[in-house]
Amino acid sequence: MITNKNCIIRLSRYKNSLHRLKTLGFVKVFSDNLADAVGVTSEQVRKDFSLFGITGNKRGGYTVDALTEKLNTILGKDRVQNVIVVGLGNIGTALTKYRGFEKECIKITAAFEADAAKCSRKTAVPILPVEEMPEYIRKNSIKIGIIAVPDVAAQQTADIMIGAGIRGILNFAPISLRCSEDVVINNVNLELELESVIYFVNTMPVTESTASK
Amino acid sequence: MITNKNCIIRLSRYKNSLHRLKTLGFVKVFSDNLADAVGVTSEQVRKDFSLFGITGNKRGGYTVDALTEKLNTILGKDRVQNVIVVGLGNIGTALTKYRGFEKECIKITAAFEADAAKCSRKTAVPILPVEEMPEYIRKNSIKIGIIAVPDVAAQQTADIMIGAGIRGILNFAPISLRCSEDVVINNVNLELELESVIYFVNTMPVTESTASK
DNA sequence: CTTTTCTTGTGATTATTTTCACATTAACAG
DNA sequence: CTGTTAATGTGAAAATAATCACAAGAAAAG
Repeated sequence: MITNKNCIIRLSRYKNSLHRLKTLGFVKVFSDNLADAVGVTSEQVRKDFSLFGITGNKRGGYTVDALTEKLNTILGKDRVQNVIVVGLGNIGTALTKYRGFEKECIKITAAFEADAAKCSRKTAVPILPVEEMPEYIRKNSIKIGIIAVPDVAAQQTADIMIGAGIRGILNFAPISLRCSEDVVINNVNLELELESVIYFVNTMPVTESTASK
Repeated sequence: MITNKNCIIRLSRYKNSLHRLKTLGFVKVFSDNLADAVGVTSEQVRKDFSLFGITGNKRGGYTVDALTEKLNTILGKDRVQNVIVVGLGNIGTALTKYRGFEKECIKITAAFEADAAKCSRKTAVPILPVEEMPEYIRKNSIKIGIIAVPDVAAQQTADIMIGAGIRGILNFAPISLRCSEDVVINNVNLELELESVIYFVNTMPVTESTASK
């Protein structure tokens, strides 16, 4: 089984690049094209494909449509993936309104919030009281959830989600969640991402091309 | 020079955990404590520290305050880091309002937007016309920028930023930016993060503990 | 003061990921 | 039909990262 997260992320990038190449009129692509678009080497592209049994034609490369379909199948984009969001602070709200998920077959079907004043069943994505979450997850067989609650509430939220049947979590709270091995947790920590940029900027030598003029 | 991004991210996590441990009353910590808090092994913690010349006491562990200070220095948190945001869609707006950066010594000093109707100098973080960005970057010696513009505008935005003196970019646009080696780019792609969760959830075997009851 | 205990720090080892190198083969040219 | 070219696909090698194993030394106990 493939356990390399980077590899999966690269597959997603290939798929996105393919979409762009198609709009540019490409019918066939070479591993070189995808490598350039994603910023890796062409060997890496082919190795990744080989891991998933994706093959092309010697000298002919890959057919854009066929490749797109294969990647979509691998990434589960051949059917809509229903996802819930918990916590409607700045980030939770932005995610709920975000249009970028639609075209990726990701549908946010409901948001949950502890503050009753923010709840409403009339918004495009219904905002429900957090107490209703377990029932909602069970009734709708939701498997994926996004945690955007304050850090003190994150572990408890995760426990409730997992107890109700959630199998994968995208966690925006800046703590590491504890759970059993069979639940996938992917942490997105915006402070950390920025801190890492800051570190490298402060550390990197100033070269000729970046020296202020 | 350390080039391992994961290692830097772990340092940030140690620092965050330390903060929590301190509020719990810890004065000294062992590598075990930090390892538990962050979800890595204690050897990893010590290896990471050793890379940065951080030492503790045999049998005595590390002093919380001294360790915090060392980590803060390494991560550039001993002074405020000024950052700008470009693009005020859902994500850019959320970031501009987000309170989580303050306590990390990260200050968003201005936001830039192409739509003049959204601009205002009276908001907590001024929202300025994007044309003013290069001058602002130069005048204020801004080194770090966040890109939250639509993907078609992202490369151009990056070029302008870098031309004006930006050295590190946190990029939320779902494309890979091209730039010279001496600019740090960190991509955050929410669709990709979710897709990776979806992949692993769809792929992982259902074990006893996750089987629906 | 001596022994025991506990934790650090790191060289050696193992595992993982990426890159290299090239055999293979489809397409095309002559 | 034959030779040349340009791509794939993949074992082997190299690079990178994580884990193991243990010597060393400080603290505590006796």
